[in-house]
Formats: sequence, structure tokens, C-alpha cells
Amino acid sequence: MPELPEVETIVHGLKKELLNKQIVEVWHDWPRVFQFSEGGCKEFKKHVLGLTILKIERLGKYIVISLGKRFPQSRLLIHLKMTGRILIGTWKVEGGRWKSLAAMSSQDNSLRYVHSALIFADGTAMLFSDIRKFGRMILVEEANFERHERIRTLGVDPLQPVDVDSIAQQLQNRSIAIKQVLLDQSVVSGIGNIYGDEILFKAGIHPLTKASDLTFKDITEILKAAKRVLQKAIRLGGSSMRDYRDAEGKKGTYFEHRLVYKREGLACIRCKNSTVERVIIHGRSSHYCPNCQKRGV
DNA sequence: TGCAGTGTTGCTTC
DNA sequence: CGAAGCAACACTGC
Repeated sequence: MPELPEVETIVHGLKKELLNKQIVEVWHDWPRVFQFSEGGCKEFKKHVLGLTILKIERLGKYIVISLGKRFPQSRLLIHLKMTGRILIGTWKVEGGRWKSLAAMSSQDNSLRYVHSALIFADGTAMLFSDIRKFGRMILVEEANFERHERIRTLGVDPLQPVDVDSIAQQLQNRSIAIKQVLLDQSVVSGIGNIYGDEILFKAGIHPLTKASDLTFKDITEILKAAKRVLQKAIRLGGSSMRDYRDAEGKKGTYFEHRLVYKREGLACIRCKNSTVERVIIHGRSSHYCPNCQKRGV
């Protein structure tokens, strides 16, 4: 479930552990995790060996790792999709399976789902565990980074100062539900199903409201709510329902502090006398209070 | 037992 | 271009 707060938390942990490490080996048992321009894992490996981790940051839901000798030569984009996890520690691979030697913390059965790994000169490794195998590691040459499809089409980061006029303009000709638009990474990047519901609850906007029906004030409220909700979630280390763990293997506690998500049938925490309802929007469960969240127009 | 549902995104089609 | 539907994959719970 890694959304912006989870990825931010992971990146924070990775910075503490991985900076200045040199990649000396690449391992995988599922070639499709690697992408490098037109090539696959062979080309990926060739380009990455010997490079050092110079910088780690978050762009939307991507972990972005700058690699080079002295200056950045390429960037590694990691998307965790639904069930991806990054494990850091000391391990050995035995019969195609990774075994813990001195992991930063116990990673229990997630070791079973490791499908790729970067091994560093100091003997430590970064493992990429992913039950559903939707996650990807995409290598992009530095010169092509800004115009790479995945990066070029990324919407604004909700934690950065946002130009409300430009967002309002984009929503003008969108007839779909605001909930669906919030999940569109090309409008605003980093929000997923959980925080989409949380943000709309906080803003008092019904998730089925058509984006084009929102007033300028509504949009301002939503963006303000987004900052608050996401910042709080980062403070709490993200949400852990099932799979999510940070780089140190720790869960986040936002889920226990959630406002509406997965609270169907329970009393609304704001008005207390309505019951949280659930509706499917574009195939995704959406939770809201029918009393506190009014539909626009 | 079998099947719907699950946190995400990209591709195809209209 | 916008929008809908489905595919990628594995597991859980009813």
C-alpha cells in the first residue's frame, strides 16, 4: 500500500543506510522487475555495476536513487506498487532463497518474496521483496531523466507549494469523480486509495462529486487537507495494514489514527451520529460520511 | 472449494 | 484527449 507517506518514510530510512555504497552485484529470479530503456536485466546489470549511490529521494510514489562514480550517471526508479518492500541488511543467498545473517531487524517471511537484489562492496545488500510482483526497478540515464515518460507525466507534489489555479484548470474539463482524480498521478502525485479517502473526509467533500463541479474554494480545501493528512501520516510512519514496512522493517501507525478509510458501518468520528458508508468508485473502495461530506452543486 | 476483493499502474479500445 | 475495462500476480477471507 505504499503511498506518499510510506515511500517518504522508506526513503528516510534508506538515506541513513545506503548512501555511498557501491554496487558490485545484481541478483534476480524474475527478470521482469528490471527495465532499462529497451533492454532488460542484462543491460540493467551492465550499466549499474561499479556505481555508487549518491542520492536518494522521493518523486510521487517513486523511490529515486541517483547512481554514479563521482557524478550522477543514471537514476534508479523503484515503484513498490501494492506489496513491494525494501529490505536492508546482511544476507546470503542459498538455493535461490535469501537467508538473514544480521538483518537490521527480523524480516520474517518477506524473504520468501525477494525477486531482486543489489549487493554492495561492504557485503550488505538491498533486497526487493514483492509478493505480487507488480513492482519495478527502472534505470534511466541521467541525460534522459527529465523527459522520461514516468517523470515527465508526474503531477505536482502535494507537500510542495501548489498552484491552485493550474489544478483548478485541469479539473475544469474532468467529468469523473474527484476521488478518481485524486488518484490520478498526472494531476497530483503520491496519493492512493487510503489517503484519497482521508483527504476528502478532512476537506468535507463527497468522493463522488464531479471534479468539474468543485469550486475554487473546494479545491483549495482539498489541497490544504492533503498537506495536513499526508504530513500527519509521515509523522506516524505511514499506514500498515498488511504488507507495508519501512526500510528498517517497522510498521507505521497511521491506520490506527485514520478518519474514514476502512471504517464502513462505524460511527463517523466527526459528527458521531452518521455511519461511514462505502461505495465503489472506478473499481476502488471509497469510504465517506454521508453527513459530513456533501456533494458539490 | 471457489471466487471476489486487495494497496497501483499501464495498455487497449472506444 | 477523456474515460472505461482489464491485465499484471499472489494471497486472504467469506
